[in-house]
Amino acid sequence: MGRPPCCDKGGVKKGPWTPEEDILLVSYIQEHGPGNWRGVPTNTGLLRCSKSCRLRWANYLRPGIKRGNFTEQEEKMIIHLQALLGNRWAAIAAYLPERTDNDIKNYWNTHLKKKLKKLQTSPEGRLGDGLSASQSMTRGQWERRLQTDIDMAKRALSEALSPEKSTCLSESDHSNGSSSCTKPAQASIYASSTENIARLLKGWTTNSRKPAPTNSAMTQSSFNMAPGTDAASSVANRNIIEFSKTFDSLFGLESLDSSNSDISQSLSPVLTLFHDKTKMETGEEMPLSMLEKWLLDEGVCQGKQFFSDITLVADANFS
DNA sequence: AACGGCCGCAACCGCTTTCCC
DNA sequence: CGGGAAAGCGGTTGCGGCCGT
Repeated sequence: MGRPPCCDKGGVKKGPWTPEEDILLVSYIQEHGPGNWRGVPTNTGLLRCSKSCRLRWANYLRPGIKRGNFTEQEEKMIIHLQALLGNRWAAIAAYLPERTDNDIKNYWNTHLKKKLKKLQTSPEGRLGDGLSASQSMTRGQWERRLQTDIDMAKRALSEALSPEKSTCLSESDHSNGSSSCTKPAQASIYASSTENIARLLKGWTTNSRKPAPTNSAMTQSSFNMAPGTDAASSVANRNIIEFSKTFDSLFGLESLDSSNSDISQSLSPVLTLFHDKTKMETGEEMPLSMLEKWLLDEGVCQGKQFFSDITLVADANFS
């Protein structure tokens, strides 16, 4: 069974994209916005299947994509998120808005896997992060620390999400679609990237009619533009930062933050979690709701399920 | 300089999920 | 509600560039 591949039709070009094809695709999306991929080949005259067009856009042409070397912080985030989520590259990419899932997947397969293996085998190895550090303690110690951290994280999250302190993060805002929360300017939706081939078209980012629907929707810097606009959001952001510190401590990310005075630089995965909460307000999916679920859900609030999950993945990764 | 092996990345393939009629 | 089509996603492949011999 199964339907035939969309690219089975004759006359469909495969292989690397040419700059001309890129321009055609970008021009079309500039005018119509991403989506309706089925119509892209016919409307542009591109001899590519719709899938190929979507991938080319998502992985290469989409504005806001950061290319080139991964930073140490990004590396650590990927390692932690991979331990948490497994090979759910799209979910991981949601926490690194400037990176594509394909990029992260490639980087994991080509660099991080080897790096981790190397660190495991070397005597002084073991990453200086929470998971490996926790491996050096007994399981009982690790369990107690985790339980404490989970409690702290839950408290901080509750505060961060409490409606009287933060209307921005309130779930109740989803329905009306018009949050009172200050959102980043539309123009900042696309992170700038001089290397992006989308620059083939000048002024593209400002003329763009529709925001990209995927994980480029918000950047860390654009998220950070919001605080200070009113007292409530300011309190909320403090709570978020406090929670993120607890969360980062939980997953051993403190080393990433302590050395950096710039808050925007110290955004942790959990802050991106709040990006995603904001995303929900705009009707977009919230990846990793599981994190909130285990923090908020009484059924798992003892942390047992999560503990079992994380120890499993930690065992898998470090044994 | 030529060759072969290795590496990294872009793109493809096929399965799953979501959407729409 | 069910089925078909589109979109999303993760695994895999193929090709080009780099490096060592």
